[in-house]
Amino acid sequence: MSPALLPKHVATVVKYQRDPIKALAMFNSVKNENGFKHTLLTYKCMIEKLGFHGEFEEMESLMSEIRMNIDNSLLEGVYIGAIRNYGRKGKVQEAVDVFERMDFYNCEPSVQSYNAVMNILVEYGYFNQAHKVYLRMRDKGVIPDVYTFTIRIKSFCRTRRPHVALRLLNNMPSQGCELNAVAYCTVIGGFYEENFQVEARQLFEGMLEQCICPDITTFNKLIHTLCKKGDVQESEKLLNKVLKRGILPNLFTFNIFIQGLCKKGALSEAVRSLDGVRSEGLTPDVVTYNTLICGLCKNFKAVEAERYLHKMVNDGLMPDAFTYNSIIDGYCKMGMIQNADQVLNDAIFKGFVPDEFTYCSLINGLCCDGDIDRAMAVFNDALGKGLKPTIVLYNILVKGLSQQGLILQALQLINEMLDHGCSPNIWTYNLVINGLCKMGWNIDSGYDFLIENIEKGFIPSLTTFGQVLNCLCVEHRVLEAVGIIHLMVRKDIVPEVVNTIFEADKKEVAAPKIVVEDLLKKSHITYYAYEVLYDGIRDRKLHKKKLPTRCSHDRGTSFKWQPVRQYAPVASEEKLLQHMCSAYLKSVLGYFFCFYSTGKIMEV
DNA sequence: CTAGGGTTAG
Repeated sequence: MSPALLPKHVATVVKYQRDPIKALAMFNSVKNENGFKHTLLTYKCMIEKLGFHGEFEEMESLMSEIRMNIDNSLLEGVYIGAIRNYGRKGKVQEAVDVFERMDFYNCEPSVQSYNAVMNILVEYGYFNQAHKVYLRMRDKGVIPDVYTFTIRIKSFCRTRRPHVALRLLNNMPSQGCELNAVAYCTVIGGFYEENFQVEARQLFEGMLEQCICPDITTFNKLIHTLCKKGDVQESEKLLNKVLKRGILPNLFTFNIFIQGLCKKGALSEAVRSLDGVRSEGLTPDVVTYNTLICGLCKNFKAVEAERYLHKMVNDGLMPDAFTYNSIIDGYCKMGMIQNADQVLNDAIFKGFVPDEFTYCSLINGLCCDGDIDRAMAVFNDALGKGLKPTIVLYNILVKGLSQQGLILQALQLINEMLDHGCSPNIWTYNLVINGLCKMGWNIDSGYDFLIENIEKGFIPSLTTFGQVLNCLCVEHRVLEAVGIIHLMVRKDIVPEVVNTIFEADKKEVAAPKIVVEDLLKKSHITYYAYEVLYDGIRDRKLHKKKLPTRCSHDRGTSFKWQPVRQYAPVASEEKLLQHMCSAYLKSVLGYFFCFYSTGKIMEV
């Protein structure tokens, strides 16, 4: 007599089988075993597995099956799992559909289901819809719990309203909901995000005074918001406070700190914390190395990054796509294409398959190098190897072509991308316009536009600054370009770190440099423009010289894009040009709603 | 099971 096959055995096998389709085959085959019947547990494991791996068709058909075999009122957990997995893959509509159908299938959603769907809506920025779900939940008499509150708090923080989030937090006790560290830290993070340091610190203190202390996971999330901005100092202050309460940092904590140190350019410190990890009894992992390597590369230290690549291999860690792509990108951004090639070839030899990121970096590097022919060749080669081109990759090429003055080829490529089902976006248009500026067709109106708006108190986006600066640098109009940098400093359009310099004279010298470096880091300006500007801001003759103004003519026409063409465009091109013109005007309107690295919201 | 943890691209 063979031992009976139990549901828990089937569930275990489903869980540990890596391949979801193989798991499903096994799941189906045991239906024929004598006396075996699937239970809620086995169905749930199988549905979860399929959903986790994005096998949604199979998941849906199994959900139909479970409805026929299991009491429908018991299926909420299954639906929540499906909602979450749809959410993980960005399929928001599908997640909502599952939720909407629940009570049709005799499964009354509880607060957990409402929370699950609200959370996905908030995560993907559908704040109004999330609020509607909340109102419906109240309407149905479902009582919100601490998760509901935290999700709503998050929604307020994401919409840059931390003070509203705080009010909601303070209302929780009166609604019978106890505060916890996650709710607190969500609000605190919201304050930091918007640079309300004082409020954030106060609330953190207040939380500890209530004897509510975050666990390491919650704490890590909080300092991550700080470190992403490069504010390691504040993170350290917070860390010291929780250390006293017996919280121990883990590898995540260190990795977050390394990211922050790189972000603020403290590279030697970042490198040193690698040893710090070990002295805490922890072992650096691939992410630790990748974070460091990526940080070095972003700071134009790809050679050193490559040394760490070898070090991680010596440590017995396997470099992954992330590692290689970071270094390749780093070399390309420095114009060291040969080194990038070398790293790529070594990687391929070790079995690495170049992906979209790799090609983006490489093609971008070649374009910046002026080697548009090889860039196109690599692109076509990648297409031949089955790479699915994306809007990003197209934009890189459009940029490359435009910058070479090959506007017609750029337009041709935009036509091709339309054929490939890729729609041009605002970047695409700006890139072509940028190319036109470079050819001297429209730089003056771009410049006027920028200066005029600043004088009126509107602050254009950093992208716009970058475009105009690039154009001016290419034309060697250094005086105007440097003038813009000084204007940015005067108008406080500067990265946060500038405000940590208290001595005025120090600030005056350092701020322009920081602005230029920040523009480069965020890729708003080219490396060439960076060099021109860097020299320019050190030139005493240019320093403080009054900015030339030339905004006397009618603004109504000053930034209209009117390309001069040597010959009549073919019909399809003309249509495209019209389309692009209207899009550009839309983008001009868009400037009024931009927000900036300084965290200010522009008011119209 | 539902809020909260780390690394790349225009």
